[in-house]
Amino acid sequence: MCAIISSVEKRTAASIRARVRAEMIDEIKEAARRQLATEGANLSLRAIARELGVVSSALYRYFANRDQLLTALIIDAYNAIGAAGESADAAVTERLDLTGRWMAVARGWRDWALAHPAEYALIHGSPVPGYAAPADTVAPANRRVLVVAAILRDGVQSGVLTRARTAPELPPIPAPLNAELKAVSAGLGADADTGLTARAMIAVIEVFGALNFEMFGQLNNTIDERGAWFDLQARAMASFIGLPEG
Amino acid sequence: MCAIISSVEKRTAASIRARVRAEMIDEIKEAARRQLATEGANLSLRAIARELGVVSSALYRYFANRDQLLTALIIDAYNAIGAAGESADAAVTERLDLTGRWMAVARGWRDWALAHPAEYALIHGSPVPGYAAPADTVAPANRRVLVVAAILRDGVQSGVLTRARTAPELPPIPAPLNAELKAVSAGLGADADTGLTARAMIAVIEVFGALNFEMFGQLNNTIDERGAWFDLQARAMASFIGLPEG
DNA sequence: TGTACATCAGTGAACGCGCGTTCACTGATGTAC
DNA sequence: TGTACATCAGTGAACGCGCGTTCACTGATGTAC
Repeated sequence: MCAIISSVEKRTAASIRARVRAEMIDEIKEAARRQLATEGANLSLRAIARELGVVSSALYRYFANRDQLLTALIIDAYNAIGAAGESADAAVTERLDLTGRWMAVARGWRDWALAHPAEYALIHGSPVPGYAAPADTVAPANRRVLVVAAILRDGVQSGVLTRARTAPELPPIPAPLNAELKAVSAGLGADADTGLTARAMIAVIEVFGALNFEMFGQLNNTIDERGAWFDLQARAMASFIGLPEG
Repeated sequence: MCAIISSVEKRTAASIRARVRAEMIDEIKEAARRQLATEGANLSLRAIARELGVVSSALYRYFANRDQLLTALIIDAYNAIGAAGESADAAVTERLDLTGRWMAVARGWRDWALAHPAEYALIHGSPVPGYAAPADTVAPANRRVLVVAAILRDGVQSGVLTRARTAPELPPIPAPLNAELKAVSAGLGADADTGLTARAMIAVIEVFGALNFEMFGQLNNTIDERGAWFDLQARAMASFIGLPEG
């Protein structure tokens, strides 16, 4: 905190070293991501080292072990798909066009998934055996959902999304579940009643279910019009949530 | 067809051999399933053989290679979850209680998934790298969806599920997608218009999305009331489809 | 019923390969005075 | 500016282990006559 930098030379030397180090970390992760695509989540450190033209033990300068590299990839993937949703949302100029924003987010997620299938599988597919996700993955994972919470909040606070408008009634919600939904809404800052929260969560789950079906091959020989099918689903979910049309 | 059996002795001898063989195949698959749970889809034939107290090359009497064993497990899993849905449906005596049947099917799937998490992951998780599912998996995979198609058919043909009743309007469906949905409905014998077909598919996708979230750990630290949450989702989807209340 | 032959399950050795991780080390680069 | 020391990246050998698949084989069981 104090004595951050004592001279320009020191700062330059130190930061060069840091930059080179960061670049090496990126190269390792990129090689690992390339491997994910062909080999799945069973990363081989030796193969990564080989690809980088380096001896396998050299990687231990950058990651304590295989699991730590895997964790880094998972965090990156959550952040990347989260950022894809966020920037798609941000590109919608009419901020009160809630359906438009929701559609943008959903398509942003899908575009990212199509562009990065292996990383998508890493975070939405089967858990890696013997790997327990550490706590650092929680915040990045939440980014996917925070964008949706922001849409709800903007809708509620502007009055565009009124209780009356949120037409489709849900079945009665038992008290303990209701309390949990309330906590979710509060935690995300959605400012939504539990019915709206539940409907939005269902919509998000449907959209990721749709992506799983598409990415994991369950649509093969059934639906080829994948973009149209995805749009139809996302749009149906917008009205299921109760978002007003744009 | 002709000369099936020429004497009682022959039949007994041959069928004993066949039965012993079938039992061995079952034991191999069971050991493999146990391994799935701890190691994921990266089956080790040597470990399976070890567990059975047999030399690893002995397994090649029963499966041509590792992929063929994996295929057998996948087919079994599809059949098992399909059967779980079918028998849950069959247990509902009031056949025109469409919502009751839908809920039974959804819960039947979930119960099976909770009891067989590794097999669930095998069919709904990330594709196994380097493994291409052969055509024999298609029919078993369809069993999951055929039950739902039967519910729709029973509803439409009995008049319980009328077009007017299927309230929630979907966004307009582009023609090419509409044609594909028609083909899906026809292929499954659902006897449903494309709107109903699309809503039912969306509901199924939501339910499997919900199962993926639950099975793959995305509900951790968020929702503990998992049974209630699943029921709420499935019930919401029943009314999304337009099924009349029981 | 008895004999000759065919089928089949399982063995054990081998081929050729992979892996994560540790450890003592070299040599370059950066830091402090 | 120059020297002594510390930091750090990367090496190369080793440990101890794993794997799928092939192949020639033994021996038991079943079949045909």
